[in-house]
Amino acid sequence: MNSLKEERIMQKQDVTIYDVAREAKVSMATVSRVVNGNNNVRKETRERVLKVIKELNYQPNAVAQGLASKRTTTVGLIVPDLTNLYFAELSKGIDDIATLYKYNIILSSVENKLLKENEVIQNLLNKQVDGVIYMADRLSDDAAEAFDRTKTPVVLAGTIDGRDRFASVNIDYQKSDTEALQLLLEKGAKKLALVLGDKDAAINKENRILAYKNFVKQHGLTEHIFDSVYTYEDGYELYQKIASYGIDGVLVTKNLPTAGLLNACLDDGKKVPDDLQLITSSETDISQVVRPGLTNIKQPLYDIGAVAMRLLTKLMSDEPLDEKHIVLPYELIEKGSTK
Amino acid sequence: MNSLKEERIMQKQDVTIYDVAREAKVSMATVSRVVNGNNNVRKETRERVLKVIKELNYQPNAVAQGLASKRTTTVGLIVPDLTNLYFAELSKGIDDIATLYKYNIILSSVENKLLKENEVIQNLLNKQVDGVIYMADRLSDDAAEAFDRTKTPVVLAGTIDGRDRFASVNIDYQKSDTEALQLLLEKGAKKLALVLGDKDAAINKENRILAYKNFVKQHGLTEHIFDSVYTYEDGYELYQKIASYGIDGVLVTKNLPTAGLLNACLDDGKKVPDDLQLITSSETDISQVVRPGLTNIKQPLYDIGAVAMRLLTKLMSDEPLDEKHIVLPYELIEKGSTK
DNA sequence: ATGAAAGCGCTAACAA
DNA sequence: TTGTTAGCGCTTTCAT
Repeated sequence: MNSLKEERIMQKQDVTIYDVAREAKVSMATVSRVVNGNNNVRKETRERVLKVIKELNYQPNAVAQGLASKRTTTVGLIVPDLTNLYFAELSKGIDDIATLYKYNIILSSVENKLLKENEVIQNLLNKQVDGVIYMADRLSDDAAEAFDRTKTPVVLAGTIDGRDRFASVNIDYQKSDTEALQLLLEKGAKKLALVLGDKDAAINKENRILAYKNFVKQHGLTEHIFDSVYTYEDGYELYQKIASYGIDGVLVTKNLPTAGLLNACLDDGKKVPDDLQLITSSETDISQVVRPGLTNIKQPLYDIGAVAMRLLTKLMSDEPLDEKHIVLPYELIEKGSTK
Repeated sequence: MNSLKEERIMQKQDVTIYDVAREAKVSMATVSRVVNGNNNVRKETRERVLKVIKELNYQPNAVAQGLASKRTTTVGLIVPDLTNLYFAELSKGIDDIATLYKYNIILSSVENKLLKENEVIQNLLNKQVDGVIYMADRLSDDAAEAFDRTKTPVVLAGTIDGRDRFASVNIDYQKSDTEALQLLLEKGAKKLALVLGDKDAAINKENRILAYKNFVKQHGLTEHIFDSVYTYEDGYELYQKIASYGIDGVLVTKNLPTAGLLNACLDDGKKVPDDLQLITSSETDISQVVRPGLTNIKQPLYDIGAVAMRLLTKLMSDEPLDEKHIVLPYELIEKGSTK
């Protein structure tokens, strides 16, 4: 006896396009035209239909529209972790532009999740998203193939793909990292380390690590790369190692571990930047609130997201792309964590 | 000549339930039963269908399912700002439980937006979401009425509704704030201030401000309430006022302004907690990385989100609710910003 | 246990 | 400019 349920479901949609058509004495097609802003409607007809729509408070059923038109005006967002401000900032840019172009966003987190990334993506595809913004570390071949098979446009935001499969928006990580390392050197650091999360993430493997290796080789320095450093605690604990190696200049790819390193150093009675200089690869609230502030590679995170979404709207309407890979400018912001 | 587009659209769905039915030599109805785990299918039939599904790599079209069944297995998330870690943490809890119950999340930010909240909600309703989690400050009457009319279940997470219209998950803000103020007093603070964002947000108006006013009255203190303090800079600038009033104990509802206040105080050559004691109303990365760390009301943000989503799943399947308003426990965590 | 058939609410040829 | 009519891919009675 689930009459309550029945009733709730039944009433979900009271007034349909058919009701409007009847009241306005036109066909469903005409109502549809009015709703979709099609110009092939006489002015008076349009106004009459509009009037009825308002009177009946008609709201189109987006699911039915989606089924009939094969366009759902939704895009999937694949993000590792929303509580990471890096992704939150990107998402904000994405969201704003999506809203501007009347797209809805279906959120899909892929980290420590019950579902594997492939399942998440398949689910998104089943929901018939018109496109996908991908922000995770590395796109599996399976996933790439699924996007391809379903002809679903994809744009990578703040992340790269090993191959040249999808459009992307990024900064030039090699250049920015080299510049950061250069700054450390100029500021007197003698032993430079690179601290990152997943060493196999495309962005690290093919940019940051390369840039670092080239740099140290070029300057006759020793390599110190520490990976799998994700959290504040990871950074805090890493300090011991850093200190024992006598490292005095570090480029850290994530904000939270940088803060951990910083605080561990201070707790050790040492000084930043006197004893240890730190640069972090993005600017978020974290890099701003700690003391001293973190010298950072200021990435235009919001813009990366916004541009990526704009790119996706073009792909979704089959507009030609000026460039497939967009590289946005960054700034090196000097704060108290470097001399 | 949009043959490219045509092709992309045409191929979006290659294999349908009809193809499976034909290949498995059963009716669409049977395939549907198998897909939906309906038990009224003979074991051999089920296996045959499953085999064909796998062979053809059939993926159900969720949009068509949604139209036919009137259930989209999507829920709307209404959140002020994802770059605020408070909401990001809540969202994470929501997302995990949503995933567990096979729901997708449509994200809707409502702040500094092109769309008004009502439009956002209407849009969500048009997309036929099965339910909504609301995290913004205050639900308009229009919005409440729209939810009601469409019989869309709503759960408030980390926020309250002036009236008793919707289910909710929160902590006891009056109790927690009183306890925080009490702590400040015990630690020797003489002049207590309350710093918050939107003074008209239900949660402030009906809980925090009340608790504060009662507390100061009870202790014969003077009221110092500062509102519209949202950002780090807002907090930083507020310090001058705080200092000029000789205030030495502050409860701040947001993390970022608390950090601003803290740093402004330090920059002023004063000491925290010696000259100024601070407590913030939630624990996020921000409260952890600053030095001294922020004494805070540790809210179980992840759990609030998770429980809210669980509650919503019950509402969506018309299960009875044990309690409409769930109050989760908090902890008062003492760190360096209080003595 | 299975199938036939009628929708779900809308869009988009195609005709007129 | 407008209407007719097939679908879109699936669920869900209702029979059998």
